[in-house]
Amino acid sequence: MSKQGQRVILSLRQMIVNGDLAAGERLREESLAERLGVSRTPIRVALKLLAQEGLLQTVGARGYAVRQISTEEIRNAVDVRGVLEGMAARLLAEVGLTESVRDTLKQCLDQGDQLFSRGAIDEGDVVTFHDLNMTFHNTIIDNCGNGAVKSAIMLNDHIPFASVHSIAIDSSAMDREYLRLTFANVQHHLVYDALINRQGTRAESLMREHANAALRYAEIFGVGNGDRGSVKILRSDLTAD
Amino acid sequence: MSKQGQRVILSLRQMIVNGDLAAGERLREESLAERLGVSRTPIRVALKLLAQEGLLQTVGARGYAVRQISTEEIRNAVDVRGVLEGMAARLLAEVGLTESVRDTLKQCLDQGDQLFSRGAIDEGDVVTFHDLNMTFHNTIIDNCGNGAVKSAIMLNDHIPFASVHSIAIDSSAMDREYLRLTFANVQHHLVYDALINRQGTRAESLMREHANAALRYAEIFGVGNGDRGSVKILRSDLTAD
DNA sequence: CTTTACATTTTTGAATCCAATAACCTATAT
DNA sequence: ATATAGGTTATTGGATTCAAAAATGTAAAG
Repeated sequence: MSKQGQRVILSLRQMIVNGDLAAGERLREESLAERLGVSRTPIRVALKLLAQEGLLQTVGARGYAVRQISTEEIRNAVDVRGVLEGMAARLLAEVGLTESVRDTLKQCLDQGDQLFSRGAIDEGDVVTFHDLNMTFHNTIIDNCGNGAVKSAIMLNDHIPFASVHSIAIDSSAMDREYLRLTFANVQHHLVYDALINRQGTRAESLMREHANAALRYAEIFGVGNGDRGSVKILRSDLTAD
Repeated sequence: MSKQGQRVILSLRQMIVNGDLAAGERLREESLAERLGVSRTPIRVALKLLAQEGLLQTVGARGYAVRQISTEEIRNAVDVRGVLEGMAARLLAEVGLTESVRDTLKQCLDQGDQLFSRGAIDEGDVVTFHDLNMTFHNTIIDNCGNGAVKSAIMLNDHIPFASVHSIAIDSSAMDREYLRLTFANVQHHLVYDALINRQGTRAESLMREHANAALRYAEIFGVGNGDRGSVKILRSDLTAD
């Protein structure tokens, strides 16, 4: 896969993710080729790969549109991620933490604690916690010793909003966001405790539940109901290499 | 995707699965195009898709070889499948069985019982049980109400031998095969019992353990150590549409 | 008004050619 | 013997063209 080929895939992914290509929108090789300033050939390759990746759906006998994903599909994918991340935590508890893994996780916890230590948060804090959250999750997944789990999580993460990479920030409900995120931070503590104590089943259950922190907890804590202007979706997935 | 395009992908998959294209073998567009009697274009598409599917690995800066898969990778994938199939069983127990799902599962059980009722089995019986096993598993997965689970299982199944679709038959150890398969059939009964009694956690645990029936149980029961001529690998996956 | 048939347009798929790049080989210098 | 440089070959990637197939539009019939 050449540089240009990869750039085309990345660009199309980005356009899908940031809404330049809207859900349900019909994609035509020729217009995309014009838009990206290349011939149809790399577009055709990219469309097939993105379709296989799950970002596109076929239209009629041939051709693609940006895949429309229902709320139910997102929830289903979040559940699958919970189960897989739970498995990763269990495996890590079983094999035990190296010094360096332990340090990384501990650092996430400490920085999370510090973030919440003043009793309130702003948008920047949400983003910071989001990064810590990603590091915490990825450290567990990357060190659990089972590459098939990581693959399965990555493939499942192609459902937008199901992954740990997405956050929504509702600036009109920061007090409730504070509550939600401090709870999630405590969950991290509990997972860590289970890990260092080699409690695989406990780690699995905790981590499985923790997958609900983004969507379900947002609902439960009444986050994300602010007007359009106060809700920001940040996406850092799918556009990475 | 045209008929020819799909045929090319299927053919290449088949050749990978049945060993015509050996693990580690370098694949060249031109020679494959000649071999399949098409131009390079559909081969190029197919290679990229099969690579994304996990069947091929990249070689150097470009080009592909048939992916070499270690025993550990297979084991890891079996574990992931166990966790995902366990999840499917739990979900099905939670939503409950329709009449028709119940009938299908019961039928598998009855036919399994009948198969083992004479106290010994032959190769044909192994194949028959294999089909029943597949139907049992697929019925649970297809009716668990979470499409993301099914997707994750299908994607994980691209690791050869990790899926429920593969069986090995060691004709030199049919008494031990009998033992292994009757045990697996009892496991089916227990899963069914958990399902109809809405016992989600039980169903999940049973189904998770059951994923080990093919590989680990074969080891434990000393199956598959016969000489080359007495071990047949049957594959019904990856060549289906 | 609906359905069917036919013609036209649009879009994708395949083939072919050319370009780019990586891999390999050989010769030379250290 | 090893490393480097240069040349050649092999292979993939992109562009273009032509073909095939699907989608769309229009007219006619019921």
